[in-house]
Amino acid sequence: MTVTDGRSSSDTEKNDDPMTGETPDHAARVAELIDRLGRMTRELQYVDGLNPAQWEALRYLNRANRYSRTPGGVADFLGATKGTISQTVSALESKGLIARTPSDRDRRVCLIDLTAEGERMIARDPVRCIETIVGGMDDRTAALMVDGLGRLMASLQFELGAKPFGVCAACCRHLTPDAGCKKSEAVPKCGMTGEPLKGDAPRRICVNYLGDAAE
Amino acid sequence: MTVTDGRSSSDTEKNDDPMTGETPDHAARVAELIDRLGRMTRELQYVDGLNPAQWEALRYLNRANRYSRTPGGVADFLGATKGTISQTVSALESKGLIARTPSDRDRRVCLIDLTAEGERMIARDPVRCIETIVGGMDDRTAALMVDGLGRLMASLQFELGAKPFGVCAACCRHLTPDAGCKKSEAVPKCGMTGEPLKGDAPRRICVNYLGDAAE
DNA sequence: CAAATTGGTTTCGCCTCGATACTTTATGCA
DNA sequence: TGCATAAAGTATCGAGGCGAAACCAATTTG
Repeated sequence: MTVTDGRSSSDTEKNDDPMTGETPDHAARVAELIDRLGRMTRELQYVDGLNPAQWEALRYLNRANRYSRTPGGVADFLGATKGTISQTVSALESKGLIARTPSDRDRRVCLIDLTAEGERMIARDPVRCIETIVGGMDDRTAALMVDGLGRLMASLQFELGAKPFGVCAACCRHLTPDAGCKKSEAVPKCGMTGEPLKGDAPRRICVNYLGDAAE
Repeated sequence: MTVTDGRSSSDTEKNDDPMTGETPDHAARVAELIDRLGRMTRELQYVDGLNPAQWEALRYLNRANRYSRTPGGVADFLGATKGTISQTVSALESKGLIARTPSDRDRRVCLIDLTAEGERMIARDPVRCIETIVGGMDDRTAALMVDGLGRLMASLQFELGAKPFGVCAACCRHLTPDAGCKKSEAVPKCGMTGEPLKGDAPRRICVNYLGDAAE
């Protein structure tokens, strides 16, 4: 297999380019790689009759908790308008991958669930291939990447003024508000809705997520 | 600032989730982060009257060596059709950011150069903000990210059957073919065209790039 | 109870992008 | 040399994604 786009793995050990003696600009290369990987990932997702936006919506719907699986939730998460998402959701529904049911708590909102077909589809998620590639790397590198990319994303969406998302279990200030985060005992409750979170709910993406900063 | 999307930096030190005791799936998180970062990066690039494709083309044209700065080169690099790229290039030209000049070596091809305006534009590249964010991280993390992302990209474009690109100085088998790569003495020559590479040419992106693997 | 807000949908139009056809120049083969 | 084929680029067409704005229904607020 060809090693592409410049440096091979071993090159990262030494800190300067043998050709020029200058130290490589890691930051610039990361930016470039993110950019190109984004493009490739996008391309990767034109498959199985879905487009990237539909895949992303489906992925989100598969990972979000019940109160976050709404068109509005998808719109916030994906940073798109509601109109656009409405179309995306309609497309997914017409393909039989999701089901809309009106909420009886608030008749305006509609809850979305994946159908069995949808589950089957998500199992063939094309970005899964990234997962397997990364899975082949050593754990230390993977962990560092998660760290770096996570911070990058946090900074970016702060910069863009995007609404931060997260899983309740991570560090949500709404979660069991009196005791703070990371209580492993007792059944956790969302401090916003007061609802107990059972099953894997605290590990799902929540639209009401709040970070650990002091507002 | 809110720490978003799950784990904060310090969480990567320990290997299991305090909430569940399970070990986090780095690979899955990297895949998700790449996906979302790609989306945000894309959004980031709707600025200054250009769209993401135009920014990417401009970026490529700014970094490619002379023989690679053609519509076809851009098409290969971006993985788009020539028709599409023709429009992108026309758009960039009509905005005064690039200039097309027909090659006298082969009258079919046209060479592209950035205008002064184009240089000025590239200086305001919106993905530059990724660069500054990464620049604020410790060097070790950044280096590991370059390594991991680079390998990820190599695997991906192999998988997609995309044409690999790279800078001559990195590991091109065309470069000074008898002595192999990484000769720091003498003026390097491209083994394909036989042309001496002067100035920063060996550090520019080349369409004829070949990796270091045995075919 | 009226006014304002919020969740969603519909409609419209712009714009991107791929497919196809076409032009021009190079190259290969007899 | 001459004809066929290939390759680089361009022009045109059409599908589809997406945002903007108008709209509807339900809820909240004063």
